[in-house]
Amino acid sequence: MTTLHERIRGLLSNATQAALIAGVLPQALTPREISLERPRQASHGDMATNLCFAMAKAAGKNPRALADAFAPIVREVDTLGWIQAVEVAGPGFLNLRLSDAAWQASVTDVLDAAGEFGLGNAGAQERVLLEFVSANPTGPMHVGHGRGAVLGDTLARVMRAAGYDVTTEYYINNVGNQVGKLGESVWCWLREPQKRAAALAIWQNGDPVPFPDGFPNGFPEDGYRGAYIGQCAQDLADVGISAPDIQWSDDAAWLAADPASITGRADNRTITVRAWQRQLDRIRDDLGKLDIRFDNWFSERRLHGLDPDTRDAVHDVTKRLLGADWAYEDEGQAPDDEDAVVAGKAIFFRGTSENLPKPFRDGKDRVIIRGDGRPTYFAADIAYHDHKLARGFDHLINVLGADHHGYVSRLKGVIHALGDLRRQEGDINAARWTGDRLEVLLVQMVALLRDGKPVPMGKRSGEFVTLRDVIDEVTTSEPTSGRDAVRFLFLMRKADAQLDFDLEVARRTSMDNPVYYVQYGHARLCSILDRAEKEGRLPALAARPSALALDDERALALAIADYPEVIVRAARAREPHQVAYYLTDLARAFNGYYSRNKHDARVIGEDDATTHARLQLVRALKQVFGNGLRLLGVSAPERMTTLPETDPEV
RNA sequence: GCGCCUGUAGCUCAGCUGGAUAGAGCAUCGGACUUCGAAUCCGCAGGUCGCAGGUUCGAAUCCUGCCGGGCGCGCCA
Repeated sequence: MTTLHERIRGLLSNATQAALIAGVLPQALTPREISLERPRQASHGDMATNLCFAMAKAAGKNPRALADAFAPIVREVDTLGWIQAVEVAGPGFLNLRLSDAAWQASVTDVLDAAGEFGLGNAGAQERVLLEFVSANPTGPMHVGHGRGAVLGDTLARVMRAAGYDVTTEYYINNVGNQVGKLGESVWCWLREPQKRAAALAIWQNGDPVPFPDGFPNGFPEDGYRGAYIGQCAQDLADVGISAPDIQWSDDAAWLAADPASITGRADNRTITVRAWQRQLDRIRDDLGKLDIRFDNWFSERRLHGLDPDTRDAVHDVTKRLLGADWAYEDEGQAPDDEDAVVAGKAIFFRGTSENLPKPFRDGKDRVIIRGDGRPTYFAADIAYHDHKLARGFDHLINVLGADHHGYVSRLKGVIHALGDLRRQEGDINAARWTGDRLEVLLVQMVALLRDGKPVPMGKRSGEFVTLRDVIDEVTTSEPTSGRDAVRFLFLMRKADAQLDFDLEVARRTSMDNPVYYVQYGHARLCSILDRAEKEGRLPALAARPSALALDDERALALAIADYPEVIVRAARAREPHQVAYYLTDLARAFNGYYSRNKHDARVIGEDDATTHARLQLVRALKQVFGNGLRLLGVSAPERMTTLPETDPEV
């Protein structure tokens, strides 16, 4: 695939070589090094480059003088006649006006490449591990998880399109206190079938069950109280699992249980495993509704040696850190809880070490192994990220909720320390363990609104709005509409800005709902093509659109040529929202073109040459919308069904 | 207190990583359907880019200091 931008960059690169020989420039530039912009103002041409600014210092001339000398050379090397005019403007810009043949070629570029239009290799197949969601399997996904999920999944798609070798991964947090609490909560409900039945009946009506009266005896104060826990217990009971043990033992989450065994006597451990597995299944379902699938599901249990054929990497790496003096044993500060017995000395990671580069330094040394010997979440994360790099990835990206940002420098520090550790151990690959291999994208919160008013989301009350609820609520007559709206609207903000998600707007079928607007554009293009086909007016797929002449058409042809550039930019910046914005802009441009010309210059008209050229443009636009929407995981309908208008006055 | 994010039109936000006269959508107002989708389009109006310095040909963008908003700083995850 060759793109318009590549051709122009190539041309300018040739010109810099010619200029070098002519003594005008001190050096030549490769196409990659040439920045090419699309000026907003039409008077500034179709494309502009500021390369004379960049070269001015080395040339010892001012940019304007350089541009004056360079412009004629550009004209000279343009033997194929792509450029109609080269103009020196402002303090040294080079404004290019493209010839008709040049901008028209972008239409054929799209039709030639079809579904592959926009794919490139800017990422040079760099191996990237992209970890996202990784929500604890202790409950349903909420809206915030959904945003991270959509961002991560779309980023993977965009980066792949830009030529990165991306592997997506979900880290299953299936070890530790939270999972233990889940197991214990489910275990309690399993033990009291009558109370469970009663509670489920109340929950069915949407009412909360009072705590502790409506709950089983001995239900932990800090247990999970949502209705889904009771339902989870019921589901386990339905497949014949009971809770025979009289006592709950807190070690249930820490000890091995074979997740594969389906039958047999259920003890605390297998109940815990079953419980998180079931929650994980629901998470998988929710993600499926958004068309999100992972390459890997990485179990934390394997890092502790709890899964079959795994060893305890957590304690292993801890030992090595101790040996290299990156960790130390200490009393540290006792837990706040006065009843707690400090069993022994805890092990701390030297996150504050002077040997760490400042950006990777923590404010405090953190515990990795508790006084009682149990590892913290942080310890597992150390082993996990060591494992990630050991698998050979060049680059790691983690998508995290913004409330985890305190974690970032700590984790980078760990990777740096692991690099140092490996150097000490004589590992020839040690150089790959550096803090800057890890990149963390922080996703800000989602505020749910309904018609402009905030939807209350009290996590404490146990009645927070789940992702599933939101998808269901914004689903209209089209089965994919919920997914489409959620995905697109989550991408309408960059990750580090808070996002307002209005349930009412998401259902709306007008311009203030961007997903509808873009899909409408696509459907409209389809209907034009349908019409043309019925009338037998469709040109050959390879037909040259040489009869395109309107300014609107030039603008549209140039706009579709931007698509591959947008993908590269979005991938490099890790900002999928740029693609969403591009598509809404393109939809606006097309709808404007259509409406402005519906009387005087309709697509399907008298003249065959013009009709054919416009149909080629329509085809190309449809292709770009299709490719772009697929990249975002949003459907591109051929027609839009009408949503019955709900009458507010009734 | 320390650290991260953020501050752009009345509202919600873009702004191509330093480029030319800062742009969209809502909302207000005024226009446009006999045709391939009016679920659309066109126009008017709206700005000290939080404030003050600095860096340079050039700053909404980079550096410093204030001010306002959000979030983190656990032997939780």
